[in-house]
Amino acid sequence: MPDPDRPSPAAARTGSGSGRRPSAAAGRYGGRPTMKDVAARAGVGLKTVSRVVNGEPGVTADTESRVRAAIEALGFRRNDSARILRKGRTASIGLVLEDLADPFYSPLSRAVEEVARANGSLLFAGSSAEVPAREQELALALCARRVDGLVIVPAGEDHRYLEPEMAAGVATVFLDRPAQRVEADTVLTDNADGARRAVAHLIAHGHRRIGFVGDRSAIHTAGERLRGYREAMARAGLPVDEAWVAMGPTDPDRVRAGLDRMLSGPHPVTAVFAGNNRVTVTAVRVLYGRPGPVALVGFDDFELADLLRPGVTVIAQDPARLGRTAAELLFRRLDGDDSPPRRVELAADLLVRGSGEIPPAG
Amino acid sequence: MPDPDRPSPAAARTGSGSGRRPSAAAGRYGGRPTMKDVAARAGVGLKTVSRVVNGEPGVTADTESRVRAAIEALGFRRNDSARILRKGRTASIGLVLEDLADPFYSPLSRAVEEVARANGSLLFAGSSAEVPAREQELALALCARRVDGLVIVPAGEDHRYLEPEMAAGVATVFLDRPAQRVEADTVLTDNADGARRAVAHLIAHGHRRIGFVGDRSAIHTAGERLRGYREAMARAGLPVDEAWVAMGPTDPDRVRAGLDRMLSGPHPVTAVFAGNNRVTVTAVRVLYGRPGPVALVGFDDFELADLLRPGVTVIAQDPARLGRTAAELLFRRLDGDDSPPRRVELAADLLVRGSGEIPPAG
DNA sequence: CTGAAAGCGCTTACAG
DNA sequence: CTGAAAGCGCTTACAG
Repeated sequence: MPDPDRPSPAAARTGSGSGRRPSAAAGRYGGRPTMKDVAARAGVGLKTVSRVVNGEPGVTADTESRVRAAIEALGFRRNDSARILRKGRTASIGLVLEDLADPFYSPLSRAVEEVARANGSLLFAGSSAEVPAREQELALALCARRVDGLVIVPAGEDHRYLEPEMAAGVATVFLDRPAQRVEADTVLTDNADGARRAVAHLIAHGHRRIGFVGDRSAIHTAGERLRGYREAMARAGLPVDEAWVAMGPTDPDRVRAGLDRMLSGPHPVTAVFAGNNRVTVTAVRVLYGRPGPVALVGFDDFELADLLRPGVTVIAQDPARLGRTAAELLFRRLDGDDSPPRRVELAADLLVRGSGEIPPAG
Repeated sequence: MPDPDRPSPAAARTGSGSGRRPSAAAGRYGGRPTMKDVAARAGVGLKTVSRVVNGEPGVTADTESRVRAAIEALGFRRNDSARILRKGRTASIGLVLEDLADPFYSPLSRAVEEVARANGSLLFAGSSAEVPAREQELALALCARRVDGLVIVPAGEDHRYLEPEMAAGVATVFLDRPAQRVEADTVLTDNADGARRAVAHLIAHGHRRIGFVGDRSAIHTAGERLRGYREAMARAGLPVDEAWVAMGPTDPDRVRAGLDRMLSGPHPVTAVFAGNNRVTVTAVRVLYGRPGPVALVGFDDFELADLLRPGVTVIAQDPARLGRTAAELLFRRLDGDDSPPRRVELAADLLVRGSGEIPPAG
């Protein structure tokens, strides 16, 4: 949790400006000059300084130039934190996601940032590391800072903790995964549909034994993609051997073990559907090193997927579009849109590149 | 610039809590309860509420439970913005970099975030898009919010605008590229050394005509890598034909044009040194599609570089380590370290994978 | 153990 | 056109 208690390194500096009480002001914000200091130096009232700083009308050219000179001489910069306290709007939003470094989430972050910028807001960003307690801690810390809104890729499965915040006016949009146990705006990809199409594509290329390596089942997107996998198999009248399904963490060792399992045994799969970008990368490492060709379709696109041999066929989400859509919805709420919570589902695109068109071995 | 002037969607809500003047409080922060409301409800003084909220000693169990009940009933959450105004430390830092979505910068962001978190700080993140005016606007907006510190990957070439902020106590660490026209802590990779080793590696493999495709010369890292390239060539007694050097924006078309130029003409290069991750990716697309093999070493590692055929030999920086180092230095400053500005240079690693060991054609 | 007063640096509402 | 007073929601310094 944020802890503003530690002393500032600038605490030793002496206060600057005229008419200040050093005992109270010394070191605070590095002893920065305030509007009061500017007013004293320019020989005007506080409100006049405020008018000049904020470009409000009703100040004579002469007065204004005296104030500007004082601002310049003192190196004054308005303290927006104080301004915010009085105005009630912080002009900042928070973004909580799984991992800022993940190639799926980083374009999404950038998109949210761009929309925030276009709307005059600053962005707090933080990673939950897929730990529900961390998501909650971050989201609530952001609310305590009174962000105007929150874009959140949930890690947890119960978001009732946000209800008081939302009721108090914090605009909240859930992204990539839906809110749970709370009504809220949600923007996500149609994961089940994407998965169905991925698996149907493999079936169309002759596969009957298809494996699925997904993220932990508790993660909504993982569950949805698993559902899509099962539905596509069922629609084609194909049975699913549970040895072909490997849900769990996306670290390479776990993924590798899951693949080994479904590729050995009496009924090895001839094709693999990889449930997200992390899984696909490991699957490429495993499958491309094997003698017998195994077909592969991945969920999520990734850089250079087209340059591998064969190129990797994927169901591509558009992370930037997801981020943009969520942030735009957020600012529409901040602009007064109080219609019922919306759920926006974006379609994913099948990108055919080679790995998904490999025919079954034998 | 942030604009907190727009009305809040919650502005229509009526104020809650007892003893508040609706005309002033209605809608502010969504009409959230304040310590004053909690105090009134619990029948205690403001300071007692503050003590309970902050876990300060000297409150009887009975008083405390009355206060806690009021907090619970009202859904009170301390307004950290107000707290910060009084305490002088915001427990937030700012990160300004080129592009949050860039695979080089996103692990760096995550690393800065982790260190901030470990030090109880929240992180503001923003992209300069390599536009100096935007870097300055962002950095100053962050200073106006009174962030405790700033980690900045500069886009501009003159950082004197930050001098008053630094003097006022904003701890500032420049990352990836040095500060210009101002003394400040800097953490970066030894770019010239990395470039020298990349080019020496190609020379050791028999190349004499080596091209360099770099970012815009105005960017410090690009200039340093160009210098390393020239030094390695000079040390080996090799001439540099200026047609082999292509500096400029890293969009694919420009990179492609630069490559075409150095690969055609009377003295085509037999090897290419790509100046950063964006350039390398395009270089791979161009070179791997050509009939005659051309050797390639890239600056910056990237995912799946080892899975391409041949694998891409690179000079790998460690973006997470860069970010961590910078953020740790920042917090050391905030903890009172006032030694002279430091310059930390991290070495880059040569990762041999195949593309850099292709012998010269012919 | 408890609380009233003053203040953080601004803006608001109002009066001249 | 200009400014003194009050207040945003907290914490500090001090007094009981």
